[in-house]
Amino acid sequence: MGRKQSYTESELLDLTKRLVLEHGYDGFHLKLLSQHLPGARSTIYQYYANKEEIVAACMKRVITSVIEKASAIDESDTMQALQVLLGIYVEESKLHQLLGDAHKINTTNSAAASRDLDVVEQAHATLKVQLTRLFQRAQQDKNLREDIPLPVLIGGFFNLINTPNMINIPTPEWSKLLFQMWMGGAQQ
Amino acid sequence: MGRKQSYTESELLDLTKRLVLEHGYDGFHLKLLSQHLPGARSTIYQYYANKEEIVAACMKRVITSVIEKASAIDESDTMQALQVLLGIYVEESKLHQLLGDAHKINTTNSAAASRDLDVVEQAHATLKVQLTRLFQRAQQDKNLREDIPLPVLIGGFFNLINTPNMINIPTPEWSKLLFQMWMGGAQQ
DNA sequence: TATATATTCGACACATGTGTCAAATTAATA
DNA sequence: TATTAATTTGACACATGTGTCGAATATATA
Repeated sequence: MGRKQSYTESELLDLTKRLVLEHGYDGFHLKLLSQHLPGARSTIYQYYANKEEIVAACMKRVITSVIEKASAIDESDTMQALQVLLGIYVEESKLHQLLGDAHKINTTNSAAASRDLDVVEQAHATLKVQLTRLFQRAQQDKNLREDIPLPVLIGGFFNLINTPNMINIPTPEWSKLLFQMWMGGAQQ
Repeated sequence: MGRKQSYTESELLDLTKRLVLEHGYDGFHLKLLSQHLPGARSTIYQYYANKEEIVAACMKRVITSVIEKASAIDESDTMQALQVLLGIYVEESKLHQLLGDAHKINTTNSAAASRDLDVVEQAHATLKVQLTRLFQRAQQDKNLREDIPLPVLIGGFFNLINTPNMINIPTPEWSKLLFQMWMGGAQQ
């Protein structure tokens, strides 16, 4: 019994992601959120206590889905695994930008937000461990040039995800192109 | 005669740049700005009429300085010119992020902001022309691989500027490393 | 149809940011 | 030192966002 909810928590978090990416953490607020949802602003407080909790929950949700995909990768072929991993990152290319605002969230007034951000940090570390493991293997297998420091190669790899897809090809082929460029270089 | 100004327009714009990068365009406001300046918030209105004009003037100032450096490049050696250009972009690596907020500025209430943003757009186009010219030459000179579309190579080059300098080496050497990686690739 | 209850709604008190203006302050010069 | 003018200041009216709460609404079930 009782009344039907006019939107789900999932819809709320999806919308939050879009709006935080569009306006930045500081530019995001609950009135803005409510203007893109059916119903009154005060209804949002049925789902979360404040902006901090909403954004923290949103970040946790996004990074958790990436962790799930990344941990399912077959790592038996190192370079193949790196290419697949890049594909996952490119698919969620806004992840980095979104998480960049995590430090702005004031957690002093919300235990829930604090807990969610701990999960985010944990997940971030897990992804870093995987990336480091793959790169160390690639180096041991003599797959990487040695005249450029490993952190630079890793930074360059990771930064690929931000490359705007100007020629607008589907994500899988796009990530393959980026990987090729990163591996072989631009020079003929 | 009269009283001395307590800060210069330059100081105001430098601070604006820092704060817009830190908080995003939406998170930036005049009270925040005044809290990082000596004196009262209302003093700011002696310099500019509102937030829109301040940020537009700030963007114009930054991109103008980049244009000056970029137009002084000796383009006789194409690949050398590209490396120097990358150095300039890396030096002002926040430029891209800063200008990304340009479309958010509401120019309907300020002719001054509108004029400044026109200059920004013009400068942006000028930089793009130079980059395209250099890349077309590099391609004609058979300096670039042909199995990857030119826009992808350009996008990859331009995206290098966002690579975080984790090993914290001085900018000139850093940009050289990035250029090497972009040219030769990560693979041995 | 009547009842129980989950959900929504809108108004209220509060907090923060904006733009203006007359009065106060400061510094050069007569 | 007195005058003049550029600059600063703080208060005011207004605008926008926040979190809460009692009343109103909708829906499953008896």
